[in-house]
Amino acid sequence: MSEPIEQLEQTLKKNSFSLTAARRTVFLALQGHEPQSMHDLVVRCGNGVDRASIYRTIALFERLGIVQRLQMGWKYKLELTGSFVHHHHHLSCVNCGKIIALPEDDVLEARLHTLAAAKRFQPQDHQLEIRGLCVDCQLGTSRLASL
Amino acid sequence: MSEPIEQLEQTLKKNSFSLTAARRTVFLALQGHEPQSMHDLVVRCGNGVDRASIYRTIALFERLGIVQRLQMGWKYKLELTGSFVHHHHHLSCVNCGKIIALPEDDVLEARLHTLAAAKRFQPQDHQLEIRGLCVDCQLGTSRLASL
DNA sequence: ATATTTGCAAAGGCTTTGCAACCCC
DNA sequence: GGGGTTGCAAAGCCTTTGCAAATAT
Repeated sequence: MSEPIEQLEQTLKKNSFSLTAARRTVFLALQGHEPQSMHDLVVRCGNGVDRASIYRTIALFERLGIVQRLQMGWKYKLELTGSFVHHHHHLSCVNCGKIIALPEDDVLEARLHTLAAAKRFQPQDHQLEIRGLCVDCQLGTSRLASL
Repeated sequence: MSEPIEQLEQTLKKNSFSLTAARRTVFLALQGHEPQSMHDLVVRCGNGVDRASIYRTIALFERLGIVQRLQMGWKYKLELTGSFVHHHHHLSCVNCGKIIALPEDDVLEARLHTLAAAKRFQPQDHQLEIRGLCVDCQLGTSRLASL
């Protein structure tokens, strides 16, 4: 069967890593949640798993293409790849920090595949961030929000 | 005239900020250089400008659309917007960390403009990162590089 | 048995902040 | 003069690392 956890184990085994309790906990903490910060994840995993192990696990998952980090303005968040609807494309206001999600766009996706293929690159995921001013911040000629 | 420095001053003035010695130094340190890390920048500015001021200046410049940060895998680099050829689009290997630049692509650029416009967003710059495995890392069925 | 993985604790790095002194308009 | 800025020093994250104990194959 293709239970997410089994897929995880397969991916790990294929690369000579084992599915340990800590890794399972991290995986479950990621599953079914919106992209979360490292801090959220540490809290969600509870006292059972050490912070260092979570960092190590995320680093490993990321390299195996199980997890991806999304840049949200200055910070980043983590989520499982290929799960639910992705919001990898967003507009980020450099003034107020607002994040606006963009809908999936086939034209865009197709182009990205073409570009990666041209370099013989095997894409796992991607993310696009357009920075600028949101409607609200375009108006004020006033001073920017506090430093 | 439109000397870069004058443009800088205009942009600052327009938002009620002044062109101070520290800001000028940071601006000049950014000018004519490849995207650099915060650390590079601190070094390049020398002892004349405090680290904290550089951070504050970059934060300000970024919000004014003078500077942008490029995500390079896990790290980021800084560069002036609109200067020389941009490498905002790249492939990033999740295993070995290699960064491969993508050439500018008109189809892509046009699409981005369309998407931003749909949200009445005023784009300043953008960046795209496609993560996956580079040719070299696709080969080995072996264990990934050291943790 | 052997190699991998974890927890703990400490070190490291990067970034932010409070505040008094200083500079610009 | 008065608000905007800076330097300094210290505090605050966030992340990484060494190592012995625990665990997986």
